[in-house]
Amino acid sequence: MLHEEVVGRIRAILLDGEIPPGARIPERELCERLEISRTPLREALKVLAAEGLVQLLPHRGSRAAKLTDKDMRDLFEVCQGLEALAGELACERITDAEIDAIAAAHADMVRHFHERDLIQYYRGNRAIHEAIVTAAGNPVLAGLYASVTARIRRARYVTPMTPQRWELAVKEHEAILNALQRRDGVGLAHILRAHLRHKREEVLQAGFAETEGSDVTLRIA
Amino acid sequence: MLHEEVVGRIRAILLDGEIPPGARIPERELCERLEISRTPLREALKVLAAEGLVQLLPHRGSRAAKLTDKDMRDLFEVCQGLEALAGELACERITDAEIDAIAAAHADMVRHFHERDLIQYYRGNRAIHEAIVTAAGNPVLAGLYASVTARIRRARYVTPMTPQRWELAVKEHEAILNALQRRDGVGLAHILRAHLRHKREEVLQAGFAETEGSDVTLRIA
DNA sequence: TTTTACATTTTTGAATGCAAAATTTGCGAT
DNA sequence: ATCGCAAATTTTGCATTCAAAAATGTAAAA
Repeated sequence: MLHEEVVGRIRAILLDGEIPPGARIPERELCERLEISRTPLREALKVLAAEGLVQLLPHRGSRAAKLTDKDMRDLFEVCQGLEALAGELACERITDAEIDAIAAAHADMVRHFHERDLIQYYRGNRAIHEAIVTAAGNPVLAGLYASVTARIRRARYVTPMTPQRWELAVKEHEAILNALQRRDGVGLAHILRAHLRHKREEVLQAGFAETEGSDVTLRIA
Repeated sequence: MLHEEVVGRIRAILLDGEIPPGARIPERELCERLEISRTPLREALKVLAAEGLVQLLPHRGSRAAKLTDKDMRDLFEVCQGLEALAGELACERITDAEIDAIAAAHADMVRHFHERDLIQYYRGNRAIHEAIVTAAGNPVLAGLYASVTARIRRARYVTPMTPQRWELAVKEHEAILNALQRRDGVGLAHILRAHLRHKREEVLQAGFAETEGSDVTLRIA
């Protein structure tokens, strides 16, 4: 198994929540499961720590990273900036074919909205945002976007949505598609920012904070 | 020596250009120099590869990453977005004391400009940009900014500058300070974007491309 | 003389082993 | 019964070792 594959599989385990935020990562068990020894596993954990998905505590092993409200806010803030940038760049570079593909994905998503199929809606939603980032034609940007969205994914695509919120989100997506078709970069950037700001409010209001009580024990001498 | 320290030291070696872009990274030598064994060294190299400073070629070792013109453009593009975002956030959150500190750093930098001390000028320049990012109060943003600037640092602070360019850069920095003092986030974002766009043009015109001919040999059967 | 096949050497990637550190366990004192 | 402390166990981090892959060198054939 290749190094990148090891990283990918552990990342998937973390994103699926199979190892919940804050939980210790059992080296021995993961080794057996992935059928590798500790050396490549530990290399992968260090990489994931650099990405922010894993927390390394010297001499105390590694844990799945836990996000505070502040972390979540910061991540959304950056995500807004990245998507806004991607939107602007995409408007300069996107091809007609790419726009058509996004329009199709949008139609699909709206259908899932009407069917009230949240899972499929989220899937389509994500595909659209990723397509915009891809259309920006900037692999560096795409990489950072992937790393930031990976960290907030659970929150972004798991939060329950009220019917009003959902409707607003769909309206915003109409505007997103419209701006893309008009290749209105500045407009698209604004809409994307607002869209993500609303999403962030949802997530934070839902109280997504992953800090369920510090497990640090204070010892007073 | 702690893991993070190993990563830091190798990063420094790469940023100093001690191992030039494209050059092979001699594992054995680095081990002796850092007085560590191959295991922690290789862990660090994997982390640096995830950061984009090192290229891992399966079964062929690691090389210091080489940047193409396209890479450089992409990095600057993202850097513009990150700094613009940082500028906007900084205007919302910066304290008077922080503004005063930046004003002082600015005055220093202008002095170095009049003294035609490019090294010190660059040092002050960098301190200002970093102070703005810090003032944004978003560690996630600061982390991404650090990673992106690390990759372009050699270009950004090594490119020779014409007197006109230099003068323009100083003027832009006046505007940056001014916008900060007025806490004009949108204005600051615009100035920072233009400032970096100019810097990018400089760097690309200087032909910084780090690709001195592919060393791939094509063999036709 | 050039090219190709093969053997040797070097280097990479991963498993194992070992010492240090932390956690857990067990026992005695209050 | 509970708290405190020390021994035992586990876990971590790194060095070493080992097998496989790639690079290098050599010699024979075209």
